Amino acid sequence: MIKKVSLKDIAKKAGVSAALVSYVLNDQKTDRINKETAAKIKEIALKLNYRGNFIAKSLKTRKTFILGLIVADISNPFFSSLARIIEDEAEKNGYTVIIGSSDENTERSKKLIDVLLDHQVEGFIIAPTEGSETQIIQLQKTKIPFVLVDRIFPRLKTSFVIIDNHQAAYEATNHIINTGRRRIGLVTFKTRLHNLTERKKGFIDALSSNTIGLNKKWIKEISIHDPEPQVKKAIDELLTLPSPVNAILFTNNILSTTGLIYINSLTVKVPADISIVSFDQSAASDLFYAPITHIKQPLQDLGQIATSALLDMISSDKTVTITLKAELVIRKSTE
Amino acid sequence: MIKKVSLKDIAKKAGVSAALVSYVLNDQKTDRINKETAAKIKEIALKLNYRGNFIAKSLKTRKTFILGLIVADISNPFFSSLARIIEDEAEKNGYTVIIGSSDENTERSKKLIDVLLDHQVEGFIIAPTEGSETQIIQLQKTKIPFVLVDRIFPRLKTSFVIIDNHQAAYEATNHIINTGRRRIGLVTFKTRLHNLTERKKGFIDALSSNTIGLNKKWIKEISIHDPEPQVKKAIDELLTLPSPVNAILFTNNILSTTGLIYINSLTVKVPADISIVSFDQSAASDLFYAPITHIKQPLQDLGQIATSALLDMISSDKTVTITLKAELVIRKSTE
DNA sequence: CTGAAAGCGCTTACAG
DNA sequence: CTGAAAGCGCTTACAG
Repeated sequence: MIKKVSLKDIAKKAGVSAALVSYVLNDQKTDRINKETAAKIKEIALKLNYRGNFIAKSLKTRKTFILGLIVADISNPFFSSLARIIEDEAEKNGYTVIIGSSDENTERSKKLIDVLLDHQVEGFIIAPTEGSETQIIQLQKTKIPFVLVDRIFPRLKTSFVIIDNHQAAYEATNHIINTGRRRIGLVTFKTRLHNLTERKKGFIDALSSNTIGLNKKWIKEISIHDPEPQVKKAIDELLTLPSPVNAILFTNNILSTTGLIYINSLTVKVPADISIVSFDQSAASDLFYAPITHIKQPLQDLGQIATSALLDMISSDKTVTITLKAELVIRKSTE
Repeated sequence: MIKKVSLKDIAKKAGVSAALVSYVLNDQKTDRINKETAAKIKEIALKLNYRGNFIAKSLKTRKTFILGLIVADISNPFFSSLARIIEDEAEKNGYTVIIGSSDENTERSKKLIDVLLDHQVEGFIIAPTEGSETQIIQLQKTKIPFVLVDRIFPRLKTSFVIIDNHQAAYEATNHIINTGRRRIGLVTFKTRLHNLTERKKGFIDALSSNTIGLNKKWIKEISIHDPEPQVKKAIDELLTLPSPVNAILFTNNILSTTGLIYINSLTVKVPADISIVSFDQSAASDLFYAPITHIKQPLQDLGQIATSALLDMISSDKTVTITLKAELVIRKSTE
């Protein structure tokens, strides 16, 4: 690092103590400091282009003004948009965010938590990966505040901000059924992640509410790694059942994007032969020849509320649990 | 912050000095430290779940192991993918990345540089926004190493890693011409950003190499804010010229995604009526009924080289300027 | 083989 | 109104 100008340098130049400079530059005790001295100090600081050393300050005050954000995959637009919202909200409050992407990998997630802990973040916002439950339990022991977003571990008592995934999937499925389709495929990830298991449950419950017997072959669970070939296979299978499905619900944007690209190359027509609903909007869902009916998550709220909840937790001790509603946006693909 | 266990705590428990603990935990002077003492110290550290305080360490060593990354828009897949690559590469070298998104806003960019400077980052990777040239000049004065990516200021002598934008646009335009089209529209941003002006030049130079007189109405410059309506208008105009264009080159993924969604809603057919080439791949370019011929930037190389160049600059003083080649991926849209 | 001491750049009670 | 001093949690030359 480069030698920079310090409090002492300013103090020397102004002929006062470092303490005084510190008070002036932090606008403290303004009432009992000589106005002229203060003005002189500020002027010198400006001229010397003084920038305080956060590191030193942090060491003393135990405040780093850094938040840690761990998302499951930063190259997924859902998470990169969320990251941007969180960054903005944090910045408004004088905080900086260190973003890490766990890439749905438990070890990376652990590594990231450790690195962020090392950097003395004041709190975490985490979209946890599958299998990271014990890491979260460990994190609780450190007493450092954190809030989970998008995904939670239902057995753990933590702060969180999520959407009502069951309700969203239920409503989406209901909508499909109301348009007269009763053979509905579900393309989802094979995971125990709470958000996706809830979506699956919502789907199943909607079928049963409408007295539709569930055909197990309608449910396609894709492994999270290299999903593309599996999605294609799943769609092929759904469309070649003895009674082929006439609707498909995708449980997230990765699956729907992959799926739509494939369906686009087939001869089946949307919505004539098959109607489609997806969680999350995407370029693909907008671009598809029949714009896709989708579940729109309140991303802005998700990010803002998670951030302000975390900030609250940092200053006062509490637990915040918030469940938001998603909105079903009906378009051509389910006409 | 929570009171955590410190070197001193371990030292007390082990009946040695903090200095010794420091040596042991950093694996220094291993040859002249009693093996058993060392083992005992390590054991205690483990039992107490000791995590060193980076802040304190940084203050002393002047190494924070933090890199600052400023991208123009983190919600753009180009930049979020780049961010992820840079993060990975940094992590391999024990560095953490603080990512900031300037959102193409000069003031935000300035704010971000200041915040990251405050946090004592050891170096920067920056995709600068238009108008941030003076900020970069200021940054140079701090002597903190940085490398520009994707975009540069040609008048400034800085380290950078970019692609040969002129060449890429030239090749793409040439390819269009070689398929027999000679009325080509260019949809680009209205900006003095070097990467885009180079793409425009490459386009123009390719026309002239092929003895095609440039019609000024072929060039559509879109303002960076709220581009959607302007892109639609631009396409409408290109298609209703007295001699309508029969090809369009989009100079980035935002423009092409917006453009493709619109073209998809029109009656013109790709590539029969109009052929299309775009910079950058996207879900839209894959999903379009005629997959889009595009210029594929070497993102992985861009990110990795920028990171390792920066790391080199941190340890030794030098300037690195690298220009990579992009690849033209030919698909249906220009058949 | 090990420890005492100084110092990184700040903040903050305390004294005057 | 202002300064001396202690201390945050480390590292590292130096001494023994």
